[in-house]
Parts: sequence; structure tokens; C-alpha cells
Amino acid sequence: MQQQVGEIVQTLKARGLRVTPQRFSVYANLLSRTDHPTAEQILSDLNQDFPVSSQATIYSSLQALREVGLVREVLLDEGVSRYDANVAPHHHFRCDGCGAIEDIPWNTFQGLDLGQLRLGLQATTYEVAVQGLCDLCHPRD
Amino acid sequence: MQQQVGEIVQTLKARGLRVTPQRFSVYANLLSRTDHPTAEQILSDLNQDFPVSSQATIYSSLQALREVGLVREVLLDEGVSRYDANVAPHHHFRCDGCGAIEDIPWNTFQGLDLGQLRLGLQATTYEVAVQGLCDLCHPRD
DNA sequence: CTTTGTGCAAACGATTTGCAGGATG
DNA sequence: CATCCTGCAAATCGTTTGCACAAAG
Repeated sequence: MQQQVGEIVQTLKARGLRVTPQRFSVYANLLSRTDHPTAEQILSDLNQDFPVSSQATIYSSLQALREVGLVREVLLDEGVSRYDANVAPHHHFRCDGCGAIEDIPWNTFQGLDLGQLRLGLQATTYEVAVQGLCDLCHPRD
Repeated sequence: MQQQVGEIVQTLKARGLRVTPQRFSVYANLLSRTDHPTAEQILSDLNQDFPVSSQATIYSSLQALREVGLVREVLLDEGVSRYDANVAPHHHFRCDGCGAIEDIPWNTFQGLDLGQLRLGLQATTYEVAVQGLCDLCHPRD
């Protein structure tokens, strides 16, 4: 997941996106973390030391990145969208205690047989959402 | 899923909820459909002929029903919560074309082996979200 | 009668939008 | 230099809240 500055610039250009400091830093930020941050979390992270971007720009950057397939939206939280730069298929674990969302590698489960679906449904992908408690949230070990 | 008026009243009472026309109709409405409506869709459905409930009451009814485990929230749509009176474990199919959400019976897939999860994660449930096109949305047959 | 629910309107939080000025290719 | 992006503030949308009145058990 880690990429050099130059690589990120190339990736953005290759997708037809203009490279601006804001867009670059949103994408670089998402690439550097695996915690599926919200737009607001990315913003405060970027602006920690000195202002880098505004709220409106974060949203428009995320939308642009999403449109070219570099970022995906994760819908596992009530009321807020979370974002993920890992666009390869994978599953998610959501901790009922702290709400943390963690990736589960695609090959953790054996492939599901989508042929068992009701006739008429044409499936293209799927994703498993597991719920439970993470290391930090369950009592004893 | 179909229940008589009396049964619904009993169900609500059994869960410790006062039976009001509003609460009753929200639950009855959810029981009668399988399309995972939004709060707004339930509201306009109920108020179709004459006013039955207000917006604030729909939300508070849904919350009460959720708290006693008669209704669950479904997070598969951007920006809106959908609701489901089917609280037994099951999976979901979401049509990329029209956004329709349909239930997939629990036994459609064989059970996943949660023992394969990263050490430290304590799983309690999971759910599969399948994406694709429904009957109405895919081109030829 | 005591408790809890309802409706209204105002309040909220996340996200979007309009627009003028600024940066990118 | 034409196009696209940014920042600001206002606007929007789903959902929540405060409060006075009404209904449920």
C-alpha cells in the first residue's frame, strides 16, 4: 500500500486527474492508513500542522478519486461515510465496541457460490461484513 | 411475515411497547413489505390517504422498534437508513441499477469459517452483501 | 392519574452547491 | 490561456430534539 510521492503523482495522472496539493494529500493520507477514516478525520489529519485543504475540497477530492476508481466508500457506519484506498476486493470487520473497521483479506473465506442466488439476479461481486469485538474491546483474553 | 392485527398488537406489548396507532402502523407497514424502505418512504406510504403520522414520530417509532429488536436498520445505501422487519439473520442483494435491496435467505450460502479470522478478533455474526443487477435492470434475458 | 407518545418547528451534522478567484497542464 | 480546482459561505438532506398537548395503561 505504501507508495512514493512520484508514484502517487503518476497514479493520479494515469487516471486523468489533475494533481493538486489537496487531491494529492487526500489520496496519500488514505494510502497511509487502514482505518477507513471519515471525511472529517482526513481533514483534521491534513490540517494538523497548517491548513492544507478545506472541507468542501476534501469532499470533492474524495468524489474525484472515487469516480476514477482509486478510492471506495465504505458504508458500515450510521450517518457517516468512511473511505478506503484499498480498492481490491476484501471483506470488513466492524467492532461493536469501538466501531473500528478493519480489513479482512479476500482469501480468508472460500469463494461463495453465487449460483445459488434466486433466478433472475445477476451478481457481480459480494463482500462479507463481520461483526464482533476487536482485541481492545473484548474483556479477558 | 404476514401477521394479523391482533398478533401485531401482542408482539408490541410483549416487547413492552405501548400500542399507538402510529407505532402499530409503522411496524405493520414494515411487516407487509420486503423492499427495505427509508423512513420517508414509510411516512408517505402511511399518509397516502389521510394523515396517520408525522415525520418525528416515524423516526421515534423506528427507534423504539429497533431498541426492542423488532426492526433492524440496513446500511446499504448512501446517506439514508433503510429498515427491515425481518430480524432473522439473512443476507442482502443490492441492485447496482435501481438500488433495490432484496433479501437473500441465510441458507443460500454455506456457513463461513470465522475461525480463519486474524487472531484477536472475536466474531459474533456476519452478513454477505451481494451486488449486481436485478431482473428489471439487466439487458437481455 | 401517571407515564409515555405525538406533532410542530427549530436545531443538527454530514454532505453539496454557487460562485469568484487561483492554479494546472 | 482554457480548463479545472479551491475556499468560502449558504443551502440541502436526513435525522434529532425541545416542548406543550394528547393518549395509553
